[in-house]
Amino acid sequence: MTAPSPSVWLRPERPARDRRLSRRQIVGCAVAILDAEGGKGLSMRRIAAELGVTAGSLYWYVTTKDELLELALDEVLGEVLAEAGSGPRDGWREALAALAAGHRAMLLRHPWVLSDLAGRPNLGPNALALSEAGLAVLAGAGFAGADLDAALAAVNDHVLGAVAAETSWRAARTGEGTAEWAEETAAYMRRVARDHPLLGRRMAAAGDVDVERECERRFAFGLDCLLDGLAARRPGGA
Amino acid sequence: MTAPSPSVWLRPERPARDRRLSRRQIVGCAVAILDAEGGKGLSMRRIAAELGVTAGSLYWYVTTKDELLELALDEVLGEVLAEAGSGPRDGWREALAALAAGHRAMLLRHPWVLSDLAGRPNLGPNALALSEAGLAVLAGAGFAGADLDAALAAVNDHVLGAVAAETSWRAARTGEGTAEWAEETAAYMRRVARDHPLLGRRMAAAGDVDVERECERRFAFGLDCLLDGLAARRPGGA
DNA sequence: ACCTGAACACCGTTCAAGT
DNA sequence: ACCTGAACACCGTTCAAGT
Repeated sequence: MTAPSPSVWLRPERPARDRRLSRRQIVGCAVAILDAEGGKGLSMRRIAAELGVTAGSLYWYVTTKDELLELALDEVLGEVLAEAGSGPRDGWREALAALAAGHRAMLLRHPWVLSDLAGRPNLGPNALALSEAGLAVLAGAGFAGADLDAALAAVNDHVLGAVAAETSWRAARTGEGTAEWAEETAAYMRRVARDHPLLGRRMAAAGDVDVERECERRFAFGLDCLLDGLAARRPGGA
Repeated sequence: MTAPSPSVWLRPERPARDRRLSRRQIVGCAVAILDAEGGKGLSMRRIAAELGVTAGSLYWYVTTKDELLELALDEVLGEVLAEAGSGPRDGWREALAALAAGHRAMLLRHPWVLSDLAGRPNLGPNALALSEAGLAVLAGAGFAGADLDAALAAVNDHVLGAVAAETSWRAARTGEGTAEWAEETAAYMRRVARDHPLLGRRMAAAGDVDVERECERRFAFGLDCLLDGLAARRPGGA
């Protein structure tokens, strides 16, 4: 009759006695597999095998695979504040930019987070701490009320969207090398250039570019635009 | 020896003779299932059953489930330009905002796109047409070269990120009603408020708010910030 | 309390064989 | 050319039974 709790975070880990496993261990293993092989490589059976155990036993520690993903997500979210260092910065712009950069770096290390996170509410302790840090910076800058939420959301949105685009681009680049690829693509690209002149020019230009540097440039460009807009709306003025 | 083509779009549909199915039909069915039940509800066997056919026969039209998702993604991307109307707008800001609003509306209708799209390069005709439209607006506003790319990317990033956050919030709201939920959550929320004062205040305030309206407010807030920043960087000046 | 082993109800994909 | 039917190698999850 009673439905299960909607989130892992509302239900503490069970008390221990003579366990061979732990949530920490299972989550760590899951993150390692996700990093190495992406979401498609992760299965309960695979994790169990890696830990020298049967698949069924994992369900003693975790009620569902989905719940395990929630835990994995919060695990890597913890890296952002850990490495950014919570030391105070010169100004709110710099502090916010540092937070955003750390967030981006984490997402690039763990690209599976992007699809994992989509549509999933996120109440883990590390997610909360990260939000609090962002709110603290923006509150210090003078934002309050609904604008405080919206300002933080805008920055987070940019980070998320930018990394999503970035990983797509990177994915497109790999496997570009093969001869047959070039041949099959050439005709398609000619049609694209004919029907979409602006896009054609931009794609031609994209061929020569260093993806790494260009992604960073775009990230900074969008973030600067956003921060300019925030600065203009800052209650404190100037 | 020869690897399969990296994308559906580089390989045209096979010539027909006496088919009972078509790509259009299959993709349409897939989109309907995804809209109704999300990514977890979609299986090749399910689509086949819906079309009165065996699972294996789908592979005559589509080489892989992943490829089918690529097709589904471009299908719904087509809705954006179709409904936004390509009629010219008063200014570049309004035109860009209209495009972004249409994009957001489509993503809200088909939330599965967010996880589908993550990390997947996207060369479908509708994706290309949508990019061209965005580039045309920004080129008309005076942007060129790498800044043109970065400006469009910034707007798209905001749309993507904002809708991702929005769907998470909506998901968290559903199932909030149950009595046990309230009870279990209360204790956790008290701890959150204690450890994260700013966040605690914002969460308390979020309880009273109309999610629909607040999401639109945040979307507009972030977009306006961005457009302000773009305006300041516009080569044409003023 | 914790784990095994086996089972249930699914998957995506392949491929002979039919028409 | 197009589709069926059956198979292969997987899934997540449950649950009696062991220790």
